[in-house]
Amino acid sequence: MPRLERRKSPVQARSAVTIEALHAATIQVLVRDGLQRCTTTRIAERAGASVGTLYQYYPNRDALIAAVLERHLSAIAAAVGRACEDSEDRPVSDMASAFTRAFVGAKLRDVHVARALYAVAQERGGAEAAARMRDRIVSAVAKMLASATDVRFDAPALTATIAVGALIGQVQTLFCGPAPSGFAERFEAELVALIAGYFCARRQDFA
Amino acid sequence: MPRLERRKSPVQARSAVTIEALHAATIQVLVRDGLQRCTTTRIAERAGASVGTLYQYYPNRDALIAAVLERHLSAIAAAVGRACEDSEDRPVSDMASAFTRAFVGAKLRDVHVARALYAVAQERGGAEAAARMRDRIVSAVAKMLASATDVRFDAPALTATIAVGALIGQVQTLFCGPAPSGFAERFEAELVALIAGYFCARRQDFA
Amino acid sequence: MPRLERRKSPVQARSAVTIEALHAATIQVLVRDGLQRCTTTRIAERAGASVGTLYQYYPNRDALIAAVLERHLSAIAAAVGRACEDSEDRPVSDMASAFTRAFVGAKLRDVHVARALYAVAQERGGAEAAARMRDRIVSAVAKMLASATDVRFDAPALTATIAVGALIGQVQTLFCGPAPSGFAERFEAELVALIAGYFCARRQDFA
Amino acid sequence: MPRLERRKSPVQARSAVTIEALHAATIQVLVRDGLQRCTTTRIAERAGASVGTLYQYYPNRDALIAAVLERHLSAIAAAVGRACEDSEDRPVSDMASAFTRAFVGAKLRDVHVARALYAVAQERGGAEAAARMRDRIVSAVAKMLASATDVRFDAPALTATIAVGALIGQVQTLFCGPAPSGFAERFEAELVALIAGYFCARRQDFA
DNA sequence: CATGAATGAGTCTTCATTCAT
DNA sequence: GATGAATGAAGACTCATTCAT
Repeated sequence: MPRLERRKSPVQARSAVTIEALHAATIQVLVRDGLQRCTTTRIAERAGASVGTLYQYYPNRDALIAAVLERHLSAIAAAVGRACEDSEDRPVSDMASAFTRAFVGAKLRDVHVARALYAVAQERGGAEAAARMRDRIVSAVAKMLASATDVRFDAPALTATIAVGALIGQVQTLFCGPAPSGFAERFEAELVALIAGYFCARRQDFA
Repeated sequence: MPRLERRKSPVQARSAVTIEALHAATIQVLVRDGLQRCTTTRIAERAGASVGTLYQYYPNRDALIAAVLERHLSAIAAAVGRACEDSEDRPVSDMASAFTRAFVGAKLRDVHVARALYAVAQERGGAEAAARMRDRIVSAVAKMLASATDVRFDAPALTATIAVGALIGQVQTLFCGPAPSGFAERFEAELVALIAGYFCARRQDFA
Repeated sequence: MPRLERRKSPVQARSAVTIEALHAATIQVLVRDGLQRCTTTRIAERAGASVGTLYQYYPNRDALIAAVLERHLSAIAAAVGRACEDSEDRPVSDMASAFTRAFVGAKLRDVHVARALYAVAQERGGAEAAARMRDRIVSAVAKMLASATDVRFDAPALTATIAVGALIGQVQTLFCGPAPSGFAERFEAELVALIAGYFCARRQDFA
Repeated sequence: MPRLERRKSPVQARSAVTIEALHAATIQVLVRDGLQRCTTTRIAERAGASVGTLYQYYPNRDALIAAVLERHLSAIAAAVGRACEDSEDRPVSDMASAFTRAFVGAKLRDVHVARALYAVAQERGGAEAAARMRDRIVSAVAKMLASATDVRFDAPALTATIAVGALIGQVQTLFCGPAPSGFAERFEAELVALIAGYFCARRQDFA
């Protein structure tokens, strides 16, 4: 079972540049050619480096791809997490709106990247990263829900899990071909309605 | 660009048996070894046939895998479609419940298969099949919604799309590690609430 | 820790031919280029086959080379073993002569092969094979010694081990450059004297 | 065909220290990882230097390894040579004993090093070094034999060659797995008997 | 029709060697 | 002098696909 950690930390300045180039190249190749055709040779070539250089920093191909996925998911989790914190101690309708907009904004900023990383999330190392990020987001949402001023949730964790799942599914919708006309415009509003509706349905009104 | 159609039709009974064995073997290997290690040799071996035989029926590996995915998705679309038809001309709450239960029942009947086919849906040929099935389901749901007795929808197609997406996202939730305690039991009920809540939120009451 | 066994047994006739060709090619490349440069590509090329074919029968390069070594050593062990059996229940001088001549005859039949396989015997899988063959020969010699009609040995196994070692060392002598003039002619006679002298020195005369 | 000489001489004290560290590191890596995995990077790392520094002193990897082998063999040849000189003009039994004990003492002082260098002696540059050292030892033994006070040898060089070969073979015995019980204790005594017996058998008594 | 041996392009990965800093 | 990042040729191994039997 091969490890996935980075091989060495950059001592000289040019190392950082190289690593950055490798990340960018990986995403580009992933977007252009798909996971199967995302080979070390292509990545290196695209990054303007040699395969040898790639292996100076990552023990194997999977480790590099996992790192890229990790970073992508991490950014999303961070953005959503921040939005949730900012919305604690507010009414649920605000929460639904803030959470949904943060998720959509972060995830759909670059749909092509999300799409390319989609398949990765099921490969070795990817599933773990994906699960970890889900958990981070679910926790943040649950914590936010528990702090709602107007409503009380019976099972915030469960409600958060379902809500996150409902949004994640929309990502797939987006890159599974062309959407019905007028879709893009009303998309975010619809999702807010979806989440808000669900939150309200799960509330246990204060006595 | 290689074709994906089947090579010859199973005119003889023997052929049908072989094709069936190949399909079953493909799923088993996919579940056991993952997409990357799902090789023609392994599939043939598992099916009790030879590689040569495999190539008698499918022009290449991708065609076989695409066929398996197609059939899986088709079964789900059919089940959901049936449920939608059966629920036409009923109140929305019935619709939400029937649709949700049909989807969950069909998709989660064998989670391990769903999981194995997850990555496939992003590979060559897979995305198209997935999109096609989505459309079938979305259409069925939209048609159902348009026939609601108590409510009228402004944009049934959009509403259906969002609803389907919301359910699809839950699949990922399921195989992304262990769910919170009590999750499985309340899962279906929660989803019904999610969908019903959304449908209600989108309704335009009759004057 | 990779396995070393053969991958599949030949079902069709041509397989046997291929395997034979691979063995022969391996020895040739080993002799010509040395262990380090004995690559799968070169072996396959020399055998008139493709790398793929090589891997149909051997799980990895080491397994193939080990198989070749094994066969070589096995032939020698068999020849020496036969000579030892034929010399049981005879006087020691006969034993020394028969054993020595059998060993030299078998090992030096093809010095270049022996030389090529020399380094192999220290690599992964090689050491075990070499040790196993040593043991077979030592056992045969010990059994022979124990049956001597004119002498009795205190520790036949120990004596056999030393004697075998003494002969093995001569192999290295042979391919470590040119021998002194007149060496080749008197070589075998000298070795018989070496072994005979040692056997006599270790005898415990009957009372 | 690359050269094997050293690149610069250690004029400064610092250089001598570095070279010493490189030698020690090479042996350690050789023992720990084997010839194949004995890479310049590992050697340098183990020596606490950088690859660049390694190449300041040796033109290439083979040159370094050859130097280490050379030194190892040289030490053995020197020890045996000294013992032979000290035993000139003595009876053969003394010679057999002194020669054997010197060889065994020198070679088996560190069996693991001997074992690690075993494979090296067959690689490029190694065979020559090994042959050279053999010759040095054979010459010393032959000279010693020629000076025996009680016996006269017909062909001292031939006799010496065989004797040296007989001892060298024992080395392989030692690291080819576990020896029979009681082996280690009686080992040296047996070898003395082997050599002494041979010397006596080759003597031509004075008239 | 079925078989499975053969193929070889294409992957990942290593490592001796160089050279800018 | 020392360093270590970069290089890229070369090696092991896989697997979709073909075709003689």
